[in-house]
Amino acid sequence: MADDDGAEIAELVMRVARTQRRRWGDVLAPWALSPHQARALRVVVAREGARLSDLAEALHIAPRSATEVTDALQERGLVERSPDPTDRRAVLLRATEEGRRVQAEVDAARRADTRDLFARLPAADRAELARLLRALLD
Amino acid sequence: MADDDGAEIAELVMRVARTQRRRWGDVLAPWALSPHQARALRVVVAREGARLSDLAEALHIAPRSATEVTDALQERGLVERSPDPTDRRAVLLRATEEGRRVQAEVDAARRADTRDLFARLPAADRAELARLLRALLD
DNA sequence: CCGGAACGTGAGGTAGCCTCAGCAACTGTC
DNA sequence: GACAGTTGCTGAGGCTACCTCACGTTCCGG
Repeated sequence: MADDDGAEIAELVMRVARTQRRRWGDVLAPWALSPHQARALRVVVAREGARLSDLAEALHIAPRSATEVTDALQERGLVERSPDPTDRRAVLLRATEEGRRVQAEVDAARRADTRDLFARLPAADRAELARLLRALLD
Repeated sequence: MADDDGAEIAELVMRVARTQRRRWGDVLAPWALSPHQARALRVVVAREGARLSDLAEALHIAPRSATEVTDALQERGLVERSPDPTDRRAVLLRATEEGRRVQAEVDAARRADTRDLFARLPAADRAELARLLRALLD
């Protein structure tokens, strides 16, 4: 390990992340949602009545891009736009009944998948891994 | 931590990966290369005389997409196309002098950056982290 | 020597981003 | 209370990194 200047760990982290991303995409397939859309739906369900600009901020995307995800979710009948009664420029987002249902299902599926992935590690190792990763992030 | 079913680790991994990706992009900025182009350049330098289809395979992209990265790198004067003397359908890729120089510089910069990032962890912790991540990947 | 496979690329498409311009509505100032 | 400046959303249009499909060229096995 004398030659280890972090390059190997860097690659391992990327590999694990890639694995997670792939699995996450697979998990979402039954609902025909992209990871992007799932994230947006999650935000809308969590913050019922959020503005479109709130969504943009939560997802770290430009307001214009929030319009796009919202269009997609609305087209699928998962969220609805409604006028903000306190500001007629603004648009409030609410999840539909279906949207809430889908979000709950997706969430459960993701949770189960994540549990499966990390079940390969004994609890002590999981705790240690979490500690090390946290240390890396300050 | 009784509620930890892996969700927290999953997020930490993604956060670290995101950090790495961001830093990698920043490192590349001085050369105005995208991560994608840098990866392609790396392959071409490593396998002098690779075919375009080899590049596609190495990057896990469609052959058509390899044409595109190659176009970009060629336009920047970093790689050259030459006809394969043994197969007139094929195109061989060679890095230019400049391409090799840029690749070496980028590689050094990335190495230094990775070292910096992981220097926050003592060597023992780095080894442990590597072990845990490897275990996760089988 | 000929039919099928392989190579690279033009044409055209998608997702997820962006900026910029514009309209409508709000707000602070005088 | 008018009005300049700001804010909220979205149309138009653009980019990157992918893709598939079709095509012309070339290669190769029988």
